[in-house]
Amino acid sequence: MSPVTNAAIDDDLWSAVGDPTRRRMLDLLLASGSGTSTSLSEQLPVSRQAVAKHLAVLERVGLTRVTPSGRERLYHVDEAQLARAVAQLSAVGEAWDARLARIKRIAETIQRNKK
Amino acid sequence: MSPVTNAAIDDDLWSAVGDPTRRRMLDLLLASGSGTSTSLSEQLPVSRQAVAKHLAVLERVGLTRVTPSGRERLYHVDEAQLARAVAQLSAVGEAWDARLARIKRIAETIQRNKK
DNA sequence: AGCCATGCGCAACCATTGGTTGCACATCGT
DNA sequence: ACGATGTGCAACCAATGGTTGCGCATGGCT
Repeated sequence: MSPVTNAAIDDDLWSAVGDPTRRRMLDLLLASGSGTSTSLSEQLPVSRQAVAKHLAVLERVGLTRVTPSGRERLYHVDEAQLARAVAQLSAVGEAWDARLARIKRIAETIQRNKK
Repeated sequence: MSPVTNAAIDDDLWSAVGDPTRRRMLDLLLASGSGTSTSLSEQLPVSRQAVAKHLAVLERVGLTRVTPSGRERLYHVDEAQLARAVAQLSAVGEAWDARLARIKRIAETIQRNKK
C-alpha cells in the first residue's frame, strides 16, 4: 500500500492547512460564507497584511477563490478543494491508525506466544 | 459546539505533525519500530542534524520517546500520543465536513424555495 | 591496551515564512 | 470635491527547517 503518507504529492495542501491561522481563517470563511482581508483580520489576532498573505497562500493551492467587488476583494472557500484536503487528513489519520492497530496486534501475538 | 477547530489548545501537536519530514519520520518509526537520527537520515533526503532537530520537536510534544543505548539514542513512537494526534486530525476533518454538509443543505433549501 | 570508526551534540550560518509597520493608491459616499 | 475605507507593496524582524564543520564519547577490533 505505498508509504503511509501520500508522500510529496500533496504537501502543498497539507502545509496550507497546517498553519493554525489559516485553519481559523477557513473556519471563519465557512461560518460566514465569505470575507475580506480586513473583515477576517478583525476576527483574528493578526494584522490585515498577515491575513492577506495567508489568503494568497490559500488561493495558490486552490482552497479559496476571490471575487473583486468594487474596492473589496471577497474571498470564499472552494468547497471541492477543501473536501480534498479533508480527504488527505483522513487518509493520513487512517494510515496511522492502521499502523497502531497492527502494532497492537503484533504485541498481543508476542504476548500469546511467550505464554 | 465551540469553534470548528479546537483553537489554540493543541496547535503544538498540529504543527509537530504538520511538517512533511516529521510525518515521514513518524512513518519510518512506525514501520521499523524504532530508529536513531542516523538511521532515519539515511532513509530521508535530509541530514542527520536536521533529523535530530525534528526528533527534538517530536519529543517535546511527546510523540516520541528515547532510549539511550550505548552510544546510540533509540527513538520510538509514543502510541498513545500519536493516537491523540490522529484524533485531532479527525476532529478538524469532521468539523469541516459538517460545515460543508451544512452549506450544501442550505444551498439545496434555497434552491427548493426559489422553486 | 590502544586505536580507529561510528554516533551524537553544538555552533555558525543561510533561506523561507509568518508576523509587523509605514506608505501610496484606488474607490466609495457625502 | 474630499475624506474615509480597503488594498497592495516594501522594508524589516523572529522563528524555523535546512546546511556544514567540528569536537567528543563510546564501542569494536587488532
